[in-house]
Amino acid sequence: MGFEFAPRTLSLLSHAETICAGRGVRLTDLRRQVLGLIVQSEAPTGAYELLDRLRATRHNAAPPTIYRTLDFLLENGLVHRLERLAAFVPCIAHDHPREQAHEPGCENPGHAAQFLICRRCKRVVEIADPALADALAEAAGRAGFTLGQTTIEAEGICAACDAAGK
Amino acid sequence: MGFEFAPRTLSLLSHAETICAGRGVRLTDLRRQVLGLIVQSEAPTGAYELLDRLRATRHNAAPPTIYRTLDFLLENGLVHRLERLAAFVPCIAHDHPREQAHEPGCENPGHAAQFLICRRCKRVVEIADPALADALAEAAGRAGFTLGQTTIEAEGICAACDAAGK
DNA sequence: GCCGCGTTGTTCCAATGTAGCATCCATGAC
DNA sequence: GTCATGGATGCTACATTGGAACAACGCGGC
Repeated sequence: MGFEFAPRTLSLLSHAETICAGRGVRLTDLRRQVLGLIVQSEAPTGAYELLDRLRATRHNAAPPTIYRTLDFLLENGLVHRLERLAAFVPCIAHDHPREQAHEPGCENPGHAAQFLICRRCKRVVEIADPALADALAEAAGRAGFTLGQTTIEAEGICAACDAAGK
Repeated sequence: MGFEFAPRTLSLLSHAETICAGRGVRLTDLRRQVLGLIVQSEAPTGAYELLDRLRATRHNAAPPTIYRTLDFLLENGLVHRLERLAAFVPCIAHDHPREQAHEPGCENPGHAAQFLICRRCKRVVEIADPALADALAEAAGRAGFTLGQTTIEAEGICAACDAAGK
């Protein structure tokens, strides 16, 4: 390896290392580097922007390079994809290292998360509100629906921008 | 006009006519026809599939034709876009013709809705659960976030498929 | 060594969405 | 009726996002 990362990035990367080791999958240089790029970003980042940044050090990266790597990171719950933006953010739920119970046959390895996307500064807040997840589960249940993966995203104005910008 | 539509389609279309009249916008032949195509579909429909179907009667339709029309239908709350599928479904909330309170400056003319997407039959159930919307509003409020448009979509297995397919 | 399989490289292509400008047409003023 | 206006549509080209298929590499165990 040998890439220059900030402390917070290194912390999340070492956590990712632990996750991957526990799952028996390999966090290769490429995957670590892409995860680093995502963690370093202030705002959600598109696949092709990640590809451009990746090419600074990996000259021959192509679209499949970045998409396969993103698939890996998504499958292992290390990043999230924001559907409204077609962009990616790191999963920060590991900051609270309470592990997920992992029943077999569950095709959703990541935790359920919700996102607040500021339309002004473009930053994203990841929340993990059990009441919200429960409300969706209950509504689905009333409709006789067996729940798989869920997408909860809201666009709006974050507290900082609300205070700053009039 | 003069297109052949089923009764349910005609009902939603006439309702759309009312909505547009109330808002002072024009439900043209093109817009009515595209809305009809969406309402007739059993499952969410992509923009390019709608374009193909539209070309059966409107030979010179091009991508901007369908996207501009979809923008109109979205802005006026007549259809929804499913982010996970990049596909469109009719808005059926008008079946309960309780009108939305419409404060000025609100950039979200449509109602907040939630969607359950069956991965087996590809059909979609639109729900409008106030408890769910409230839970999201409350979680956003706790984060100091001013809420705009929201996206709540879940993938899973619908009741019919769960009963039928073992 | 060398085999096997996961990972990566490489090319091409599919699907989705938009910019910009020309043209048409319904509507209202006169 | 005529004309001006602004919204709606036609049309070309392009941008963005994502994936299929196959070759080549490389680390593991044997």
